[in-house]
Amino acid sequence: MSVNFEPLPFEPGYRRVASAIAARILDRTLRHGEPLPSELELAAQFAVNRSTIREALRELESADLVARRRGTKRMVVARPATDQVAGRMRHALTLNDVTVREVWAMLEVLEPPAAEAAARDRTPAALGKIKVAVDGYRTRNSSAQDVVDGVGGFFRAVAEATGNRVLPLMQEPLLQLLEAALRVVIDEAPPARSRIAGAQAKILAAIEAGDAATARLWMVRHVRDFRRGFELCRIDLDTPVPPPSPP
Amino acid sequence: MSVNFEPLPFEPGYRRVASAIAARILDRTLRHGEPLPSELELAAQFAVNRSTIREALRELESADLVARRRGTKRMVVARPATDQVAGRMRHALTLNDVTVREVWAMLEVLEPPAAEAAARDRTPAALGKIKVAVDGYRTRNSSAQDVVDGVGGFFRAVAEATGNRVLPLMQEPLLQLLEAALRVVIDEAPPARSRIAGAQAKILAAIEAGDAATARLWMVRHVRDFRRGFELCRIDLDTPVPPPSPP
DNA sequence: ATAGTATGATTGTCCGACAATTGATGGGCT
DNA sequence: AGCCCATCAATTGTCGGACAATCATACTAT
Repeated sequence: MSVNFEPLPFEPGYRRVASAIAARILDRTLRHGEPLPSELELAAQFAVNRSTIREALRELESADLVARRRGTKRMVVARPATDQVAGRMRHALTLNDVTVREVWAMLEVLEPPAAEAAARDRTPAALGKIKVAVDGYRTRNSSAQDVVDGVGGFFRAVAEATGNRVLPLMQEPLLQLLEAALRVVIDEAPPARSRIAGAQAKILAAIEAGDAATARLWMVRHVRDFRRGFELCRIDLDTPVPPPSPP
Repeated sequence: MSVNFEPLPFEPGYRRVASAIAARILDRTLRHGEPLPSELELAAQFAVNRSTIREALRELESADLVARRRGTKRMVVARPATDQVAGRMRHALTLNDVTVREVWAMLEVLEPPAAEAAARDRTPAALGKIKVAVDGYRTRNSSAQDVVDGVGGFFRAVAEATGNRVLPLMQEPLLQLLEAALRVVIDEAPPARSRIAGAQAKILAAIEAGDAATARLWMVRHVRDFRRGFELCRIDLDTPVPPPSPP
């Protein structure tokens, strides 16, 4: 019987430094908003070169564990924001050739319960945000960009109204992909704009009335409508979601 | 009426380099598994110093767009794996003080449709993996770690059986948080082990039989059981999920 | 008090260097 | 010929130092 040894994991210095700092952030020793020591000071504390510290900082920066306030030098401890994390996940999804159908299927799972929960747990402030989103879309939906923004804004407002902070994070990458797919087809389906506005109004009314069942029902229809839109445009649902456009 | 100017965005070199390489990866110019040029060559191509290239590489590495095969030097283009992306999102969730209740609510949303879809779209291979997971848990559930692994493995196998590649990615951060919470309480609730095994068996049988309704029903009970477990242990569901334990 | 200025600290970038490790080359052996 | 091993160039990880540009602060003049 031979004893099997795992290969000793060699971790380069920049990674050990990054892990050490990340651990301090995650266990709240370094708190949100707190400024990090300067690079030279960190280099002295860890007894490594400043270059090593800088490579570690780039890693933490990419993970959104540290950030820099606009127009300032010192880095501060950051709390990863929704869109940042979603960007990572969107990369993963596009590189795995996820299809429009898969994204849509997840929306079909997430959104009806979200509407239901929003109708139950809405607050006046959250309800106001949904109203703003619905009104904004109704008054401004001429360009494709307007439609994409309006659709995303409505879903985001509903998700926020649930009070569950996990939902916006899970939803965000899906919305980013939906927006990318929507941008391509929105001008091919003229009646889509008004159907969207109608569904949003119905859902808003149900949420305002606290009618969870109706909110869910109309959200089911609303999500299904996106699929129908793609089908009407003869878009194969099994094509991969389009890669991010270079802005 | 004052004209508002956006601040001129200054992007440091390492970020521009990272963005340029990332764009090439996302538009498939650089394909999965392809080796990157050496740091010196990249420095020559971008006309910047090697230090700048290295900082950019750390950023890409942290985003899992490039990686290094173990025991090798050259970096290769990578496809972000589920657990890597999930780690980022888990950081975001813990730093936002997400509660056990919120995580559980998302599981309640995701898992029943997952079981339903698995019963519809299962393949023999995927079904086999679920069987392995269920058998593995039934035969090895003595330590808390065994239970945690078994629970996670079951959910992962079911999610994979749906054929939707988005689901495992969305589910993974939730599972990691569930596992963290479960590790704390599993030894306080002796009957939980057998209840979990029973539910897994029912769900497996329903998926094997293609009975979507029953699969969903038992998954609802299964997920609800976790909540009951926490309540029985007098765990306040509104406590934040525990931070990652330093292994 | 406000505007302008001087001063020091900090970051972004560059250059050069070196040990350790890896990939490749080529020679020797069967 | 094919295989194994020694040698060597290439590459990475890390270090030290350097400098311009920018930010923070204290100080000064109006």
